[in-house]
Amino acid sequence: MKKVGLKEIAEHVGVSIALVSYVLNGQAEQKQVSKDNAEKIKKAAEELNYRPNQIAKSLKMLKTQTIGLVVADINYRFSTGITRAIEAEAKKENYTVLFGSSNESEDTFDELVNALVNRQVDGLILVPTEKSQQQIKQLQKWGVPFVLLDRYFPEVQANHVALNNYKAAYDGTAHLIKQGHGRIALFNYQSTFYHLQQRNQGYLDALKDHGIGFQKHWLQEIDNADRVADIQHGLGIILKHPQPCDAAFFATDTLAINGLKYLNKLGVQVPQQLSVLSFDESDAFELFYTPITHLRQPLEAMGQAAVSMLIEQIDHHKVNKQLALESDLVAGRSCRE
Amino acid sequence: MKKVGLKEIAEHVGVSIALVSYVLNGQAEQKQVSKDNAEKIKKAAEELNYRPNQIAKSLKMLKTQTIGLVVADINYRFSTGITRAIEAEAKKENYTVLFGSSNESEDTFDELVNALVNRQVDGLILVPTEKSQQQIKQLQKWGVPFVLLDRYFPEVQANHVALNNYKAAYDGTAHLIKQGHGRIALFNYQSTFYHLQQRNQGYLDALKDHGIGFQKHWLQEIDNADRVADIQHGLGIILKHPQPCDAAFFATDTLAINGLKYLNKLGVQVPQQLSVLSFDESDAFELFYTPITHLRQPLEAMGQAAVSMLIEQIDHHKVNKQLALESDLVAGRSCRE
DNA sequence: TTATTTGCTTTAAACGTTTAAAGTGATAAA
DNA sequence: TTTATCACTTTAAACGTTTAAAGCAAATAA
Repeated sequence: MKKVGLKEIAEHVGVSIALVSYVLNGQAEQKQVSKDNAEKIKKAAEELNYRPNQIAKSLKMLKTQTIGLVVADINYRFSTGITRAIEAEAKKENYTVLFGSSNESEDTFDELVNALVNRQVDGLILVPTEKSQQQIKQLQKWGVPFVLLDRYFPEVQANHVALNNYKAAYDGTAHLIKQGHGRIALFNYQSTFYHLQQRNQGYLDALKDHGIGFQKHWLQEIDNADRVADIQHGLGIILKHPQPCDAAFFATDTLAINGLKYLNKLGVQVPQQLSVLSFDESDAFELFYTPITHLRQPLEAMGQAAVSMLIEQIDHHKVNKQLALESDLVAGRSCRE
Repeated sequence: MKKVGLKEIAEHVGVSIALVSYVLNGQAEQKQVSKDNAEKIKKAAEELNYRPNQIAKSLKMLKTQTIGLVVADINYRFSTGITRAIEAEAKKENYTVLFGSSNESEDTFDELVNALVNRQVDGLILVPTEKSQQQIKQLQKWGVPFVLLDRYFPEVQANHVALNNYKAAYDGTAHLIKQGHGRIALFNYQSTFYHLQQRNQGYLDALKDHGIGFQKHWLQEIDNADRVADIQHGLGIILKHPQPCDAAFFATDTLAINGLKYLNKLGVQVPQQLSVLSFDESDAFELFYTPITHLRQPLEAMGQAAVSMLIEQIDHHKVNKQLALESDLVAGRSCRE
């Protein structure tokens, strides 16, 4: 089955390639193609099962109708939710999504971005890894349209859409305080990510604003490489302290899941012995014997916003927008009243 | 920042485009390019920050070094695991993955496949939806290399890699029987999928081979559209029956998660009142108060096998291979001994 | 001296499209 | 009759690469 292109159709009908192109691109009457030929061409295209070669089209048009997406790790619930939202929105706008997962590796991130740029994507949606500032700046120099998603760097002025992390953490902490918790631990990754630091800040400010004196061991910073051990160690500390914490606030779903596994192993009752609040969502939160109260990120909205911001950039070039969305507090029963 | 192509480098160095192409493709000595020019060209490419235009390259080479992947639903644990494995393997082989999620819709599946073919992917890895046989046959007619993953159609002779579903279900059931369960329910989707029917068959044969008389209400067929209600209804039946079931075997993770949520709501103790065994894996299985025993699919191996089978097909064309992999039984504590 | 080889470089066509510009024959207007 | 207009069609260049083939000096052989 040799491939059929415009040429084959043209030969079959007995007209020029140009005419075929016009008709098949819906420019039939604009270019005043005779009804007769238009008809024949369409029929032939159908019969011969013509598939336009998008590669050739892209080359000529200098436009691929493709968006590159790099997520941090395809196994995160966040990534799949956002990917799905982006795919759906992109499709509406007639774009295809080329996709890659950096697995939180800076090198992989760089490779992926390069591969996508070489493939002439029209723009990129990026969940950057740590230390990827250089690559981001490079993109700006090259003039490649992109928008950062979820994570961003305050020192790099770029378009982004993210959660209002400060407010989410502040509100989450305030929620716990209002429920009567006085010793609230925060489990967060030890990282240079601004969005995670904002979560710390929101937590700390909420404590302060409510007159609660923060104690240093309440903030447990987890090394991602050793997370299982670190979380266990951290939970040990906040539980065995002379004045044990009465609530644990997890800054991500992955932290919470690991934490809950260990709490199960210890036989610690949630929320009787410890209230639990987490960022993000997870199937596991619903299946835990006590559904976990969590701060849900609006993945749909984030994905949509990222796509439309990107397309605006692709079409009209200069755009300068930073979007911070609000989280929802989804009440489970994991916080003692 | 206007873009730099071979032309710009050629002008900059003062040689022809061909020479630049040779050098940058590592054919310098094969084509006997002078060391001097080779040097200058490499330097210029570096300085000018040359990015090869893969689109142009693909057009000329009639090869895109791209694999199209269509999964059933990006939110499935299976999909992310397999996607990750495929991406990693493809990268090793110097391929990029173009990715889409059909969301179990036949129309979306067709659209995605068409879009990928139009983009001239070198081959496809497909997790087909129900009723996609026609599209599959079409691909065969077009001579597009592809391999089916996870699901396949016995009436369509095509390359595939999948689990040995019959054996997995048979072994799972036998495991429950050996632990002393005598009334085992199977929850499976009501579907035309052969791989799911194989799970039924394995279950039924295991019962028979162990001298257990199957009772009709043990097999609960769930309509995916109404799954929440159907599962609740099904669990009601097997639990309230005069001779209630002592074990529930879920044919997929999604079924199990829904089932466990409802068991939680009912206050049914696992495994004291009901043992639970499931296909697939899930974070939720570990977090449930009783870790759920499950049949783990070898996602890594499946992804790798699919990629290498596909590449073999792309390179050498005629291949005819069907691969059935074995599952692992991961013991939790959800089956009463 | 002329022919051949060697070492290096350029030319030009091709991949499958798009599209501005030019071409053509018929009919209408001058 | 000449010219203009109309209705349609074709030509040909371009997008950025790859690569077979041809080209060209200088060196070597005859």
